[in-house]
Amino acid sequence: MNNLTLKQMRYFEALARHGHFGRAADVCAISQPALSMQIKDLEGSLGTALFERGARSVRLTSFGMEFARRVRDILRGVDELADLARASQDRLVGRLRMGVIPTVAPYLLPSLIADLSRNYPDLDLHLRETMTQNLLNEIAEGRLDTAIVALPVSEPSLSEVALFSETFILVRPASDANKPVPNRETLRELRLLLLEEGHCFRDQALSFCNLPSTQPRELLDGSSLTTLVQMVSAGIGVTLIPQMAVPVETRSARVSLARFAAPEPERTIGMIWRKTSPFALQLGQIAEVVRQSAETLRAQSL
Amino acid sequence: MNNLTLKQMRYFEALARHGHFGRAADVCAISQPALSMQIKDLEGSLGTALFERGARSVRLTSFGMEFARRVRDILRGVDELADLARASQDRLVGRLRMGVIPTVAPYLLPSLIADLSRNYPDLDLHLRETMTQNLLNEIAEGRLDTAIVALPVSEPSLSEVALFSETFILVRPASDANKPVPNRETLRELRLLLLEEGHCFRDQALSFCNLPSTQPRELLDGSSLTTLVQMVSAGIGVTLIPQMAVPVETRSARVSLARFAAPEPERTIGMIWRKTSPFALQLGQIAEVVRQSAETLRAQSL
DNA sequence: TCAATGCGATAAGTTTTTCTGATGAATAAT
DNA sequence: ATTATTCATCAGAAAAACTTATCGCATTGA
Repeated sequence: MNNLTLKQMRYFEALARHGHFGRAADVCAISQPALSMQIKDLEGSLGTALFERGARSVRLTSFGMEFARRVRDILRGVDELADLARASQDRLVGRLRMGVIPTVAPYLLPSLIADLSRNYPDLDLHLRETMTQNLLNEIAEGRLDTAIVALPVSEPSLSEVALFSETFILVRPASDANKPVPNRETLRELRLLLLEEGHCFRDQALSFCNLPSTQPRELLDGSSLTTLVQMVSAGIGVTLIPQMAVPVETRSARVSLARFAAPEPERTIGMIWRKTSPFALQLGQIAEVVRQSAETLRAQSL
Repeated sequence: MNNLTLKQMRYFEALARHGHFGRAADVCAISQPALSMQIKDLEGSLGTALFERGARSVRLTSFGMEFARRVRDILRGVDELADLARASQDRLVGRLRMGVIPTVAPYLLPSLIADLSRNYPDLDLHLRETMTQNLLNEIAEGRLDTAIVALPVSEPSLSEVALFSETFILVRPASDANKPVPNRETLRELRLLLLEEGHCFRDQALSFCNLPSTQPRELLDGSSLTTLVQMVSAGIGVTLIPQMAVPVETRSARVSLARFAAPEPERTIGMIWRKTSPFALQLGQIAEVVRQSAETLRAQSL
């Protein structure tokens, strides 16, 4: 009766995710009939249907949904077992899947990758750049081991350590160079260009000006800091960028930079991971490497 | 790389539990070489030893310990999957493993079993009578689905519902019938007979007298309420028994009964189960049956 | 000291499970 | 009507897992 197998669960999970036997079979690197049979066996030994086979669609039954939720938990636990074994080998080797938010990645990664491969030559580093919410989901699902995001995250299931803090720098058209630096109130009168919805840096900037992040804005949103700075240099408005982005983003743009009067706006960048991660110890070491990498970067840019 | 199987985990768990290949193989209903091979494969694919094979002993390595902890979680999750499938069949059928504390079981079970089989004819009811602490462990390990114990239990991972409350009745030798009923202070002067260590009813009685449960007592302990009542009828001392036990225990014993003055001592009996149990819904219904069963029992004994 | 015993590993052969490739049946798109 | 797409089925092949028999090693008891 109770011969569920992990193989069946993996196949099931793939099918649930893709809703397509052929596609799922490819992902599992088996033939489509093999997957069909395993799913059938699985449903047979459960005594219930997991999928509703429409003519051109495969959808989970309501029971299948709950089943999928639990299966994912189990598979995550199993994958962590394998990781745990590797981690117990005292040295971190093998795959490390790290996510980084877009307003950090372009500036930190070049030197970070170099530093990590120097310190962990056997590390197979997988990187992914996306916004905080996606990173959190992927960490929870066990599809990432760790991520570099703006703190605080305040997820009780995650460990977080601070890496460094950086101030926000005001970017204005070159012609504004001699105008007085606005404060958080007068900044609101200017045409402030921001990243599009979902970027934490957008919310931080808005919160510095005491503006609600939900309020509809008629202002132009950019999809990257590079775009924003280009827009500023074209005289369209002003923007904020994090300190770390300054060297890269203002290298070729004709803009003027200014720091705010104290208290300057700033954000703290940190690293997070699942508390239950078997890498917990090693991730602490990794964090130290990241911290030094960022430190070196900052020293160079001064 | 990642072809751990549930079979290997089940075998591993059995071996970890028994520390003996032959014994574990028996439990798994396979031959000893089959188990040896699977364990070897498992260790091979993890790249680490799980067991330390001594000359006449098989012990977990420290890594094996952590591994075992996680494997048990996973296996519990998998077993719950199968349960979930059954539970989704809207009606509760199949095995239900229920534990009951010894100071409730003998009085409640006869009618409860009858009522349950009437309401759930397809239910395969497994019962186990032991003390609260054991019940809690076995529930946590997934070896029991539910238990009937004295509340509160206050385990955040468990759901608890109250079933009924019952007062404690004073049992004295027949010759004491006309003496005044003692209160919680004067009760301490008497020779109070109690159940042995570990019974929650013992602690409740002691707490009623404001006595610490750890304090060494020179009094005689009994292993069942029946024994205690027999001792009372022999004139050795006095004791307390829960209301529900009165009809059965005093049927053939020459003792006198008395209720305490208000506030009477009492306990609340309830049912508990893992919040994550796939039966959660059905267990609620079961609890209702138990409640009615106890209600009927009480009505009859008046 | 020397067999006897208990226990886990190994080996060879068999059974069971799982997979592939070919094909069928049903439905939707052209 | 025809073709394309997609999941199910079938037969044979490949892989995995199991069983029985046996080995080697260490401890035990005479």
